[in-house]
Parts: sequence; structure tokens; C-alpha cells
Amino acid sequence: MARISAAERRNDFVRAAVEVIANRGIDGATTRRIAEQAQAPLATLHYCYDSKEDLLADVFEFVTSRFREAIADSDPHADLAVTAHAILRGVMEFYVESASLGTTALELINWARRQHGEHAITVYDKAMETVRTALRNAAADHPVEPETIDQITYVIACLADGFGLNWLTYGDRSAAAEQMQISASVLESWLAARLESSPAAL
Amino acid sequence: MARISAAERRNDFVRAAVEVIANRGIDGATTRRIAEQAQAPLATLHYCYDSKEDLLADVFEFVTSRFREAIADSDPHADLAVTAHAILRGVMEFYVESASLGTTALELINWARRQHGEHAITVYDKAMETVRTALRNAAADHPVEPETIDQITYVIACLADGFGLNWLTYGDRSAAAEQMQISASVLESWLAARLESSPAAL
Amino acid sequence: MARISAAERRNDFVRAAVEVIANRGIDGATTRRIAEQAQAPLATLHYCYDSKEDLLADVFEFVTSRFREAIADSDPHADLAVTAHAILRGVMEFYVESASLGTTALELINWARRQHGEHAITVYDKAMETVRTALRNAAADHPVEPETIDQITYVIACLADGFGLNWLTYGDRSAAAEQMQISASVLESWLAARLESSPAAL
Amino acid sequence: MARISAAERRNDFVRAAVEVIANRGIDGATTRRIAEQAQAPLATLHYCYDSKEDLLADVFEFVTSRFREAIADSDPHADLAVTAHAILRGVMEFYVESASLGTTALELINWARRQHGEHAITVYDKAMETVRTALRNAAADHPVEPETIDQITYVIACLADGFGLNWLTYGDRSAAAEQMQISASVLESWLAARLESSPAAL
DNA sequence: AATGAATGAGGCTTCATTCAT
DNA sequence: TATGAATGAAGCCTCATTCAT
Repeated sequence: MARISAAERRNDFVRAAVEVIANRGIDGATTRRIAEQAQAPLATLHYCYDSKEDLLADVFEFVTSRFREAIADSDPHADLAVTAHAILRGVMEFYVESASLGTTALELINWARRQHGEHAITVYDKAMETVRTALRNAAADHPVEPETIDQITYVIACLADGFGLNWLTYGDRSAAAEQMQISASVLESWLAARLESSPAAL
Repeated sequence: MARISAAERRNDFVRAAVEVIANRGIDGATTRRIAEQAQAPLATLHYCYDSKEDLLADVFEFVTSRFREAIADSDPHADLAVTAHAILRGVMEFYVESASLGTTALELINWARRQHGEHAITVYDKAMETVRTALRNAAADHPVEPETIDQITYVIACLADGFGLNWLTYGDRSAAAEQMQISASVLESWLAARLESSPAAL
Repeated sequence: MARISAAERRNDFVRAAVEVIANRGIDGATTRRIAEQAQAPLATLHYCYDSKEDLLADVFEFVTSRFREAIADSDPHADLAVTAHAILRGVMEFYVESASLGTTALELINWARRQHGEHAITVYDKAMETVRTALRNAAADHPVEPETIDQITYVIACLADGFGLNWLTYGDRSAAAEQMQISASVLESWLAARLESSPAAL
Repeated sequence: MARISAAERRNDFVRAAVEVIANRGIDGATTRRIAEQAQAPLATLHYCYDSKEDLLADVFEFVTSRFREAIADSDPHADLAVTAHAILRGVMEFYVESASLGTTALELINWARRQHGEHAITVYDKAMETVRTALRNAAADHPVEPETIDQITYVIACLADGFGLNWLTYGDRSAAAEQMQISASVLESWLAARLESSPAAL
């Protein structure tokens, strides 16, 4: 067996874990199966990680960072509405493009909520903060009340989560395409009404 | 031990399971713990149910029927928009009022998706169909294209799921109250725009 | 496999554990080996005991109660010196007659000291208290200072432990017989000198 | 990494092992922990020692030699009784002064008895022989029957072991001081009676 | 020579389920 | 009918040791 650095090995395990979690859920993600997926003996997993929880923490980090990339990957010069749209679309596309990452993300959020209430909140908060920051930057020229930013963030989160749940349940790619459109239009309508109602903010 | 009918016994187990699932998640819902919560011997559980899966199926049925009640509990004389609102609010209130049922619902949806893709779809479909039917009835006087009904259903589902995930993660009751408002306003704006754009449908 | 009550099964496991501990030490007393010695599947052990520690606690109780029986089994009408002798002899005979119980006792004391400092002290104290009580009773007619009782107790403990260690190491039965005589004579000389020096106590 | 001779390395491991054994017992003395205590990579331990057992053998040798030093460190011109006292006191002080060495000694004796009955006997014999030799030398002017020397040796061993067990269990330094006195007086009384009864030996 | 990487064997415990009464 | 007793399979983790560099 080729000797590779522990860091690389850890990566292997993280990737294997993502796959196993996506296919069999968090409960089905046993160390045995993860090791098997990584084509490594079980003991090797514990050589790289002190505990399963440590591994899952890394998986968590891996998934959430990919998630945040999807959020943050928007044009910095766009205005508030455009940015909001870009974010929503980015997240939805993240789900569709990488179903196993998306499924895993959902599983992990759920798991974190159960096992580590505060941890889950932290992660959720981080993701939301990323959105808020992007929105704030987009509104730099026309400062908007923080409350408004919070609300937009919440709506994006709702629409994204709702879309994700639906897509991951049905797995219907063409329906998903249509639903992305609808979700976008929902955001658009609400944003138009919401921003109009506080014109001073623009 | 008091003689109890088998049916009542099963009910006890279902209720116990809901409680255990809410508190410890699907993974933590072992037969032992469910039996303990039901204050019954472990063997009795398997006397009432052939397998854990059978019990969970009943739990599923129990939770989803409560869920559907929350959906269906709307004024039959209201119009389309009002009905849509009532449904969305009903579901959101269902989550807030009965956190343990809400949490369990989420856990089960997740579990079903994983273990029984088709089963999950069936359940989801049933819930959606309940919504669709209610909407169709509300639009009886002014028939609406089926496609429009589907879209409204999808949006309600998104907003409800998004709200639920958020609420169950944060558990912040006052934030939830505000978010219910926002979710309602999102639905309102979109409905207004959506229905206006196909006036013939009204 | 005959169905027997859990209480009886626990007895089986306790006896098996004594045997395994005597033969292979506390470290060698794995649940697997104990179950094997009891001719039961490993899982059955955990049906009877929640944890290995619980089993060991029972073993502890079993051994120490046998130990205390050996101590307490003396003529209630004897005087102080005679009682002290009887106790010492009782303990030494306990070691010799049941080597595996004796070895296990030593292993457990050691283990308890390591794992549960306070627990070990408690057990030690209990044994010592049994000795003290017996001595006090024997001296009922001629009250003796508590300090004197404590000292006699300590000396008996020293001589008994010293004998035990030696016997369990060498396992030489004829040497043991001789050593019991010597130990007795040591106690005798000291008691004579000790009690003479505080005649008032007699 | 500083270049250190293999011998020094081995010494480090021996010392580390003493510490670990004292703190966590023989079972808790894993190669990992010993290596960690020695601030050396795990593999280095096996580079210096073929097996854990080899290391423990060295530890054994280290501890017993310190032990023998404590025994042998007595005035060569003293008479039999004085020498016996000096030895007993030396051993007891060894226990008190160096609790971690004392604890380790006890652990190792126990371990050796279990794993290597004969080895343990050898070690015990060596220690006893050291005592015997010292006693014999002290009695050089007034030859004493070998049997008497053996008996004194046994009594010293009993009192020392009994004291050690007690002290290592309670860890009460002031009680230990008092108990040393008592142990000494026990030896004294018995020696007086014993040696008087065979005056020819003097 | 020195050490990070790797691993088979075995540790304790818990699971859902079946058996015998 | 009910239920205490029983269990094979699998869970996570740690051990002493060896391998490859």
C-alpha cells in the first residue's frame, strides 16, 4: 500500500464519507462503510482521525465551505436585487449540480441540529452571515436598513432550503429547472414589493 | 399489568416513538428507548409490531395525518389567495405549536427519503395533493390552470419547509412569529404578481 | 439453552469472572473470556450486566463478603488476644483454602486502588471496620482505648496482607503452613508487649 | 531531534514507564502513553525495544535494583536486631519517599506473578536473598541458624508488604509515620521473643 | 538510525430480533 | 397473551506491532 501523508489520507476519508452519507444517510455512515468506500482498513481511519466525530467535523467543514463558495460566488458590482438572485440561484444550482454534496449537506445540518444544537446554529449563522455580507456589499451605494438585509437573507434561506428539500426528495432534474425559475420569481416579486415599501433605503 | 387492547398498545408505541424521535433523532430512536418511553417491555413492542420499520410506518402515518389536518383545516368558502395563505399559516403554526411533532416530521421525511425513496415521494405527494385539492376547491368558481395550482403548491411547500427548518434549528419563538409574517408577505407578493399575469385564470 | 433467571445468570458470570481474574489477572479478564468461561455468548453477559464495571462491582462484592465472612467467623466469647488471633488465622486460611478467591481479592484491591481510589479505601475501611468491631466486642468486659484497637487492626492487616502476597507468589502450601505459625507468633509477641504496656486497659 | 545514544533512549523509556505505571497502572501503561511520556515517537520505542515485554523487563530491573538499594543500605557493623530494623525501616521509607516507584513496584510484582510466575519468584527470591545476606553478615559474630534468618526475613517481608499496601491505598503520610513505628515495634517484640527462645544462636 | 504510516486483532457495548414459557 | 431471557451482527475504538522510507 502506497504510503501517503496523513493529510491526504484524511481527504480520502472525507470524500468517502460524503459519498456514504449521501447514499445511506448519517446513520448508515458507519466507520466500516466509510473505510470500505475509501478502500482502507478500518484501523487506518482511526489512525487519521481520533474519533468518528472528528471525521464528521471535517466533513462538515468540507461541505459548508463548498456551500459558502456557492453563495459567495457572485458579481461584486451587482446591486442588491441582482445579488440576492445570484445567491439564491447559486445555492439552488449547488444542490442540483452536486446531488451527493447537497444531500450530505442536508444530512449534516440535520445531524448537527440533533447532536450539537449550538454547533448547528453556528453553522447556519455562518452561512447566513455570508449571505448578509454579500447583500450589504451590494447595497453599499444605497445603504439599506439592517433589518431589511436580515429579511432578505431569511427569504433566500427559505426558498433555497425549500427547493433543496424538494429536489433531493424527487430528484427530478427537469422539474427542478422549472422550480428554480419559480423560486426566482418568488424572490423577485417579494423584493420588488419589499424594497418599494421602503424607498428611502434605495 | 392492565389489559389494554392491541390497538391502544400500538398507539402508545407510536406516541412514545414521536417523543423519542423528537428528542434523540431517528438514529437515537432505538426499540429499547421507545419501549421504555411507552413504559412497556421491549418484547411487547415486537409483539405489537413485526419490526421496527413497521412501527415507524405507523409513526409516519400518524405524523403525516396530523400534518394534513393542519393543511386541510381551512375555510372552504375562501378564495384561492386566502386559502393559500391559510394553508401556509396552518403548516407554520403546526410547526411552532407542536415542536416535537414538527421535529419528528422533519426527521421522518429525511429518513423516508433515505431509506425508501419512493415511500417518501408518496408521502410528499399525498401532502401536496391535499394542498392541491384545497386550492382547487377554493378556485372552483374561477377555474385556474392546473399548472398554476401546482406552482402555488410548490411555493407553499418551499416557504413552509424553509420556515420549518429555520424554526427547528433556532427554536426562537419570537423570531418565528416575525418570520411567519415575512413568509406570508412573500406568498402574497408572488401570488399577486402570478395571478395578475394570468387574469383569465381568475 | 435452558432459560434461567437473570439473577442466577449473574451468579454464573461472577463465578466465571473470579476464575478468569485469578488465572489471567484483571487486565486479562476481558468480557469475552469471562463469557467463554461462563459458557455463554458475549451478548448474554451484557444482557445481565449493563457494563463490565457493573460486573466487576458484583465480583468485588462477592469476594469481599466472603472475605468478611472469614474475618467475622470467630467465637464471640473469646477475649481480645484470642479474637485477634482467630481473625488473623481466619484470613490466612481464607487465602490458602481458596487460592483463586484470594488471588482475585488481591487483584481487585489493586484494581480498585487504581481505578477508584475512594472506592478502594471504602472497601479497605469496611474490612478493617469488621475487624475493629470484632475486637471491640471481644474487649467489651475490659474496655480498651480506641487507639489500641486501631493498632491491633493495622497489625493484623499487615500480617495478613504480607502472608497473602507471599503465599500467592510462591504457592507453596507447606511453607504457608509454617508461615501461618510465624505470623501468629508475631502477633502474639506484639500483643503481649502492647497490652502489658497499657494494663489499665485490661 | 537531538542525537541521543540508544542507552539513554532506553533509560528515558524506563523512567517514562515508571511514571505511567504509577499513574495509570499496568493495564493503563500502553506503549503509546509511555512513548508520549518519554516525548518520543511511538515507533522509537519499538526501535529501542523489540517488544513491550522487553521494556517492562527493564523497568522491572530498574525498580528492583532501587528496591535492593533501599534494603542493602544499612550499617555493616550493626547486630542482627538492629540490621533487621534498619532493613524494615529502609523499605518502608522507600515506599513513602518515592510513592511512584513504590506504586510501580507493587504493580510490577503483581504483573510478574500473573504473567510469569517463575519470574516473579525469582525477583522475590532475589530481594529476600539480599535481606538474608544482610542479616547473615550482621550475625557473623554470633552465627544464627539459617532457619532463624529465613524466619526473620519472612517477617520483615510481611511487615514491609503490609505497610506498603496500606500506605499506597490510603496515601496518608502522617498515618504512615505512625504505622512505621508500630511495624517497627512489632518486629522488635517478635525478635526479642524469637531470639531469646534460641539463645544458643546468639 | 529513526520515524510517520499502516494494520489485524481484539477491546466494550448496543442493536433489532427471536425464543421459551 | 405477554414478556423475561437470550443472541448474532455490528457499532466505535485502542492495542502492540510492522512496514516503508
